[in-house]
Amino acid sequence: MAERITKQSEDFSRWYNDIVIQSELADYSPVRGCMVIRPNGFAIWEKIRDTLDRLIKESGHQNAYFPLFIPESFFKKEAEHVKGFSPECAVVTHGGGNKLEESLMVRPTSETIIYTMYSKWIKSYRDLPVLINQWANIVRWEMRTRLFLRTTEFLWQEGHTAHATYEEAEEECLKILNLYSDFAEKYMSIPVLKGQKSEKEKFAGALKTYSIEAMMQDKKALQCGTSHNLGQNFSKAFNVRFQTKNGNMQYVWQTSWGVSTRLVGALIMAHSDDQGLVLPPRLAPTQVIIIPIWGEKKDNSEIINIIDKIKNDIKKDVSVKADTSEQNSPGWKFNQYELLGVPLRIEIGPTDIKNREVVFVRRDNNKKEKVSWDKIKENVRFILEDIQKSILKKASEFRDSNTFYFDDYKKFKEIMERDGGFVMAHWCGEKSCEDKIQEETKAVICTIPFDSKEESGKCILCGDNSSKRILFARSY
RNA sequence: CGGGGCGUAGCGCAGCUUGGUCAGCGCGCAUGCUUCGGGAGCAUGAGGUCGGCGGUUCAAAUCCGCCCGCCCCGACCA
Repeated sequence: MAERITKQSEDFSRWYNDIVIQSELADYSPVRGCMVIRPNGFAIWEKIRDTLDRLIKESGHQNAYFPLFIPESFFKKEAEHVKGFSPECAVVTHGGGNKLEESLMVRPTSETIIYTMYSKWIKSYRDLPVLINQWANIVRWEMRTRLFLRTTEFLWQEGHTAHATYEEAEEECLKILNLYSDFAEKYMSIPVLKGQKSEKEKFAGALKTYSIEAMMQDKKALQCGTSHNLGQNFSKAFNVRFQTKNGNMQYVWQTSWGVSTRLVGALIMAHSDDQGLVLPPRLAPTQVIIIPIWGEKKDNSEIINIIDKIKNDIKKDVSVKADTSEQNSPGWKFNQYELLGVPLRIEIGPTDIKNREVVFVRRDNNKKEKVSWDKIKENVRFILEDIQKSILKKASEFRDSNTFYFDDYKKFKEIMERDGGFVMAHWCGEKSCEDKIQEETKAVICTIPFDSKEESGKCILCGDNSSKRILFARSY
């Protein structure tokens, strides 16, 4: 617990791992590639999950639950899908001591099992739209894993909808993308770029994949959520049909979309520093920590009474805890709660009691401020909101100052090798250029951003015509 | 699956070259007292089949062989 965190500037990866381990968000498990999410980490995930769950329900969706196991044959029904996912599936071949007639895949995503059910449930245009979400664990046998960012098993939310028309499906898809992006900015304080994936990067089996992309403090991109317009690819493969008003049989138009425990990793890499976690107040399990400084008196009851009063006064508005344990020094506690990312610390000691005030210390900028007892409540609320906004602002400024508009491939290569960052450049749309750029710079097309202006330009590699700039970056 | 590194107390490590007071250190943990405005001090104490199996030897953490596991870099991959 008292170990030092590797400096972010020294080694970003190690810094990240140190934060996760030392703040007890997660631990390596005995199973390769799988992690244990510890109470501190799970509490953050619960805040993310509960908030998103509310937003998803408010936008008209219902939760349901489908099985963990999926018959192997289901996967083979959609050609692109099976090609994309087979290599990373865990397969159950035995059960109850016997070899199974048909192997079961542990779900790497649930399109195939859910749409098998949809084909049973959907008969008429009156059954549409179907708007279902599930919270689940899934397994992808990744070669290389990293805590929260890519683990063999992870937790996520996957929405699966079916609609009568292409337009409705497209609208749903974008609605969810906006929901994700609002969540990222308003709750996670992370600015994101919305856009569409290139053919190469899109989801296996989708017509189009949209995503939100964020910049981490090492200037690499992290995909924070995806929303797929599946078209009729799956409905044709799984025979999900409905009868229209005028009696025709038609395949439904579908979408699927998800975010995962990776968001916890995003939160860490976007805001945290060499002292530990920096959490946006809206997602911090504990928003305020009160720390007493005992002083010379033997009797601590006065100070404890005052702390209780403060706690009771603000606990309706914020989640507050006091650390009145006597075994650790104030200094130790300061460091401990900074490590855990508690946004606001309130210190109270003998001097403060004399003056009828307390000391506020912000986690995001370490600024100290004296606050009189009668002003605590309003100031807490104000400061937490201010922290929420300031870290978004800080992350936005960081991203903007590391986003470059290049027309010269040499500069592109240079920046990737030297500092990294987001490069907005023209691209002809050809996969061959995309591949070559990736090979030479390790940068991929993260997204073709919606808000990229129409402008005529030349592909940064081959010089062919292009109508807008797109986002290249090294990516997780 | 290729290249490199590592397995000794809960964690981090020293010891191995040259076999024999080498079962050790730091942190953490437990108990007690004194402390407390930025990671407290002292005292006492608990804790290890030295990754596993086999071999060499009077004697193996140390030398040899095989096996197992983990980490990093690549290949792979949302």
